[in-house]
Amino acid sequence: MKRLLERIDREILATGGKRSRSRAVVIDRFFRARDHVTIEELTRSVRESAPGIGAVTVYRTLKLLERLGYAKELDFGEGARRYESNLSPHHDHLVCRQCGTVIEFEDREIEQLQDLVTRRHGFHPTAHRLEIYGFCRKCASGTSPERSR
Amino acid sequence: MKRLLERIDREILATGGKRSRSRAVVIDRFFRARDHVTIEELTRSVRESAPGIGAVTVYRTLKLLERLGYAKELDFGEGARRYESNLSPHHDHLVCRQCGTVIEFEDREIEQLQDLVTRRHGFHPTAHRLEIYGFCRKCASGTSPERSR
DNA sequence: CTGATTATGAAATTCATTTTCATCATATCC
DNA sequence: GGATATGATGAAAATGAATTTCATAATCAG
Repeated sequence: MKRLLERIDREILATGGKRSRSRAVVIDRFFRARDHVTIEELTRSVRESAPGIGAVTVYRTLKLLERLGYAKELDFGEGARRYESNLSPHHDHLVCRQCGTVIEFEDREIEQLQDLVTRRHGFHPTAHRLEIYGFCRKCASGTSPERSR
Repeated sequence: MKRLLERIDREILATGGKRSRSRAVVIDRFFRARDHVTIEELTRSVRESAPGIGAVTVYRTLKLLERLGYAKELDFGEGARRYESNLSPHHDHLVCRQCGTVIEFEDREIEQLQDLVTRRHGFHPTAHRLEIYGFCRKCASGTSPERSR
């Protein structure tokens, strides 16, 4: 973890940036956070250890991490973006419409078929997003719904 | 086409709504439009035949069509939503990052694998979205980029 | 037709995100 | 170590899509 932060700092320096205390806090909190955080959630978390930090800095830092390839923007259609770290390997998402739970999955076969389709259209793919929306086991089984977003 | 509009009008009446001239224009233009229109594009089109119609009405009408199952919201991460009609069968999208071209495709195999994954997680799916981003044949081949959005 | 209710458009509002700008912090050069 | 240039920060303002409000107009039911 410390290693990672140092590496990112070095990359920032190498691209003409400067280090900063606030940003270090944001990055640290981001990598420790549960997956798929919103800016708002992350800002709250950041302020636990550094109350003065503004949401703008969180926005900017996540844009930065995205540019460097450490974060990925997600949009589950909730009105606000979410971010996840790019440290874990590629995966897609199952999103429960009732309780908001997000399950990650990875399927080599689907990926391969996607490549095929893409090539068939002369397309050169750079990224894709696959989200399946529905109801998770708990919510589908008529059990009382959990937390709702 | 006329049939379709009449059918929609009947459904609106049946659910406690009223017919309206403005809405008829919006709906007509929507079904005639190229796929994947933004509200702004559609509003422009609508105003060709009825200059007085406000964007708000276009927003409202598309929400209505979505509720009735005739339209589908899309989000290619451009900042503004797009809508497509639900008349053609289900399909997914290849989106060119350079020129904005959207190619539609349909792949039974991918759909089946998605079902499998979903079931494996005890999930009850209601919808999914698969978008592959990249560069279309023209843009990938280094040819001069086309219109860019 | 009359009354009741929905639809409309303009303007105001909301809300996430971005930009601006004066100030602060960090790196660099001496 | 200090001066200086430049990047980073936070507060407030700006932006922009989408939604809500509200007074007025259109449409439906009896």
